[in-house]
Parts: sequence; C-alpha cells; structure tokens
Amino acid sequence: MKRNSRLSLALHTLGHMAADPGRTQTSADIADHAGTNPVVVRRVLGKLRKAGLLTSEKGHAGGWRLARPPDRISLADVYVALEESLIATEDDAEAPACSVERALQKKVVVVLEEVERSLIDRLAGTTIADVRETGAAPQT
Amino acid sequence: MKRNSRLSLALHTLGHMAADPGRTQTSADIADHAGTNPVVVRRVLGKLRKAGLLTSEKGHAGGWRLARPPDRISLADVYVALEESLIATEDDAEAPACSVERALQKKVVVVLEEVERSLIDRLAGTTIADVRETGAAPQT
DNA sequence: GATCAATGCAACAGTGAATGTTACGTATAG
DNA sequence: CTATACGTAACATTCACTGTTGCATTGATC
Repeated sequence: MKRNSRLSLALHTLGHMAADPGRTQTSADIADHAGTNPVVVRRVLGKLRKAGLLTSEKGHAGGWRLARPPDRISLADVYVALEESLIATEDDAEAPACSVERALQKKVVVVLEEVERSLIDRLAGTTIADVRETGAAPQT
Repeated sequence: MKRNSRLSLALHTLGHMAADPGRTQTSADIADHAGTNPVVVRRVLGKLRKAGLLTSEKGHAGGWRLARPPDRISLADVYVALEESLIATEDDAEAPACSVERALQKKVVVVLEEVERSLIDRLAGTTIADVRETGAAPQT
C-alpha cells in the first residue's frame, strides 16, 4: 500500500458513495473499510472537498457525502482534484546549462504534457456511477 | 535531482554520444558531466547495454559507446530499456476483496495501459540524433 | 609479468517523499 | 454538558532511490 494509494483510496470511497448517495459516512468507517487511518482519509477527502466533489459536516452525526450526483463526478474530476501527476511533471524549473540536456527536456516535456492530457480525457469518459454498473461479480 | 533522474541521465548521455559516435567515454567522464557518481552511471547504462543500445569495454582505454547508429536509437528504446513506468503500473497483483475496488482498478488499469502505449508511440518518433539537431542554442 | 585504468557488482549509508500515528482544537447534535 | 466527528499540526515509520565505498576482474601498456 505504498504508491498511488491516494487515488485508489479516493476512487474506492467515491465508488461506494455512488452506490448510496444519501448516506453519510465517517472517516473512521471509510478508513476501516479501506484498511487505513481516519486522518489519512480526511487528508485525501479534504482535497476532494476543496474541489467541490464532497461535503463534510463536523460534530455529532457528521461525516462525508457526495456534493453532486454520482453520474456527474468523473474519474478525471478525482484525478485532477488530487493534484497528482501519474506522469512525472519534472518542472524542476532548472534549465540545465547543457544544450543537449535542454533540448531533450523540451522534447520529453512536450510528450508528457500531451500524454497527461490524453489521460485526463480518457478518465473524463467514466463517472463513478458507471463504475458501479461495471462491477459485476467476477468468476473467482 | 530526485525523480526520474535515470531517464534524464540516460537520454543526456546518449545525446552526447550521438554527437560523436566514434568516441569512447568512461563512466567517470559521464558522471562528471552529469553531476553524479560513476557507479550510478554504470547502473543506468548497464540497463541500456542489456537492451543492446550500448556496448562497454573493460580494462585500460575501456568505456562506453553506442551499439547502433544514433538515428536508429529512439527515445522509446531508451524508455523501454530502463523498465520504468512513468505511469504507475500498480500491478500489485492483489485482487481486492471489494467488488467496487476491483471494478475501479480494472477501469483505471486499462486506461493507464492505453496511455503508456501512447507515450511509447510518441517517444518512438524521435531518435537521439534528432535531438541533437533540435538543440539549437537558446537566447539565454 | 607488473602495473594501471576501467567495468561489474555487492553492500551499506543518506535522503526525501508518502503514509501512519498521536494529540489537540473546534463544531454540532442530543 | 457530553459525546462524536472533522481539521490540522507535529512526529514516527516506511520505502524507494541515489550516493558511496570496496573489491574482484578485465585488458592495454610499460
């Protein structure tokens, strides 16, 4: 449970919420189901809240809920909200002194940006509601 | 100099070799130019040798050289040789018990594989010889 | 043959980012 | 007022990657 666990956690949680949008879930419940810690859950879901995908309520009977109908939350929304780049952005902003290095970085960065955009476009084609329907029981 | 330094180092080195294919360079020279350690250079270039992109010779007057003409070594060759996945592969092979999680992973993995293939296709369109020509001196 | 210079490789140290954990403040229902 | 839950800061832990040292091996040169 090391790499990319944030995206997994976020999608997993939203997937369950899509199945029962009215229900409010606490970070302890979510952490328990996902096998992690409530603080970690709040960290990750906090980004989704800032992006307007979730709402949270404090206090007794508080918890987390979808801010929109599940068919209006795409996988791309989640990906972007987490501000991750599965594709290394490497905008270290350090223009190297070596011209060969500079030329290479430019080439590679252009390709990476195109690919990242392509990734987001593809993720935008699926909502967390779609995922539920696809989730038929496997043969194992 | 933390993330993705392997790909940068490999491309940078091959770029210079493309400029003077006949010359033999030692890992000490390369490390000095790249600001790293000879052992690190040998680690990275060793993978390129296994992939048939470079040859190395031991002993006095030994060092590294291209195994093919520079216009026959594409950026994709280098990327594949390093066995990296800029895009997280997350084939942890752990099929989760939760059906929502399973369905999500399947969706995401399909998208990531498509995007990775797209990345390689784009990198295949440029060779290390091309990069030299693009490397005109910038205005700074 | 002796020597020097280079790769090959193993083992360990150092670094940094991400996750896990504890603690405490704040808000809210009952 | 109390219990519950989020919000956040601070610290601990883990893990991959890079850096480093050491040594065996190989090959050209004296």
